[in-house]
Amino acid sequence: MLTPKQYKLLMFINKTTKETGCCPSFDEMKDAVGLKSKSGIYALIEALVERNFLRKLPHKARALEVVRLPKLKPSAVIAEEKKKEDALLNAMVEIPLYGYIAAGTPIEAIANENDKFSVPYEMVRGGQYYALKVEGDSMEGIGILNGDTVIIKKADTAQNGDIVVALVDNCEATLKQIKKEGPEVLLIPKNDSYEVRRLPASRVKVQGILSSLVRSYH
Amino acid sequence: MLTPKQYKLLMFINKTTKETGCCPSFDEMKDAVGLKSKSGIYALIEALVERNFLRKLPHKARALEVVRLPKLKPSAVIAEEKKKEDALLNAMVEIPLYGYIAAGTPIEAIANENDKFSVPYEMVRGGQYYALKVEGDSMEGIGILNGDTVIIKKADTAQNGDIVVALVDNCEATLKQIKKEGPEVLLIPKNDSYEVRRLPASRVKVQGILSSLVRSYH
DNA sequence: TATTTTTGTTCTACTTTAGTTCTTTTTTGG
DNA sequence: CCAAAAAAGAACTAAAGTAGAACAAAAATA
Repeated sequence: MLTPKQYKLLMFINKTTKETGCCPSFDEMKDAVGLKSKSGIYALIEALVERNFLRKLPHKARALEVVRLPKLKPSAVIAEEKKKEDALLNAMVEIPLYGYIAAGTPIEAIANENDKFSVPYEMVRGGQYYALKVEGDSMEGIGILNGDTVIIKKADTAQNGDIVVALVDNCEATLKQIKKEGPEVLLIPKNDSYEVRRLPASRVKVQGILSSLVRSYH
Repeated sequence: MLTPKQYKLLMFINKTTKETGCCPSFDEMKDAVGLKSKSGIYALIEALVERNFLRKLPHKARALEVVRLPKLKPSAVIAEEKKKEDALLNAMVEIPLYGYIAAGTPIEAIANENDKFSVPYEMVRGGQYYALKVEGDSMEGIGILNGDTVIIKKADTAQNGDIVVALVDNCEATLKQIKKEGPEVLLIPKNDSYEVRRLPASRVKVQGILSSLVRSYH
């Protein structure tokens, strides 16, 4: 029957003519099929014409017509589609993106947004996670920059030295390193321009522990 | 099938004959399609007749007949399919993880590994990408730490100020900010303990541009 | 019917887009 | 490792698109 490339091309031609009413050009086809040169498209089309899946007017632009479609998919195409589906089901996980973390609002107050952030499944295995955009430079010293997205594992306790989302007085959420000292808690920024805050433990609530970080350039 | 102009004209002819009961003149068509001369319309009509979408009585005014129209998918179906595609856009894709970038080996020498790294599709749309583990602290100043994974877009040229994977003398690959100064290239680390390297452009090959960064905190 | 107006046809010239052909390079499978 | 197939790339040729003008045939109308 057809080779995977032939199949892919035929389906593409069929799809675009049915959707737009006009036939794609060789250049458009080469992009769709993933080739870098039109000459490959030419060969594929010759093959499809020979096998009577296409009809063409030679030397005319965009003058192809689909005669028939194959009843069988090449197994390589089936495999590829299955792989994509698996990727869809397994690898992708969406976690809520709660907005910016800075001074001000506690996380849960803005938890009703439905922004989502997609992360690899491995990054959020075993636990509940959410994402936050970092605002400000108070953690610059350990490579957490303004605009980064941090992925936080929900937790209400943390170990000394963990980077946590800490809610102070039920109204202000920040990302800081935490350290317990007896009845008090230290919230330690990682930037010399900021002061360590020392608070009674009762005023600080841990809302999660930093699990990973994603940054986009440009 | 048809070229975009042919399609547009055919649809116009079909629409106006259905609405007004008579066929538009060449002048009306040229205005509708956006041409300044009737001769183009003539050519388009000849093509449509050849492809058996129109029938005409030669030398008669307004004597065209639409034989058939390209059969399109209902737009509802197209919308449905687009939705499915969007779902795939949210899927994860795997890109090759080429190992550590530091001093020593060029990237391509270790490209035969089959480690993979999963990232959201949005992060790697339009281009070829690969992932590298960062080794060393030479870029600490802009928040790129030892052990981070960087996602690199393949490219062989870069703009001043881009963070790039640079291959020096075909044997040593590093992640640095790049700056061109006439015949020379500066490779700028972001850590005061490291020196800027100034090299003739011929010794430096760009292998990719930093696109995003992922960090895991155990 | 004669005349005017509308409309279609033809031609030339030029630019852009698209298809074809061929050679070289890369990839693949035995 | 080699041969065959696939792909890339460049060069080339043809068609499509654009415009303008001139003209011929048909339609309108006086």
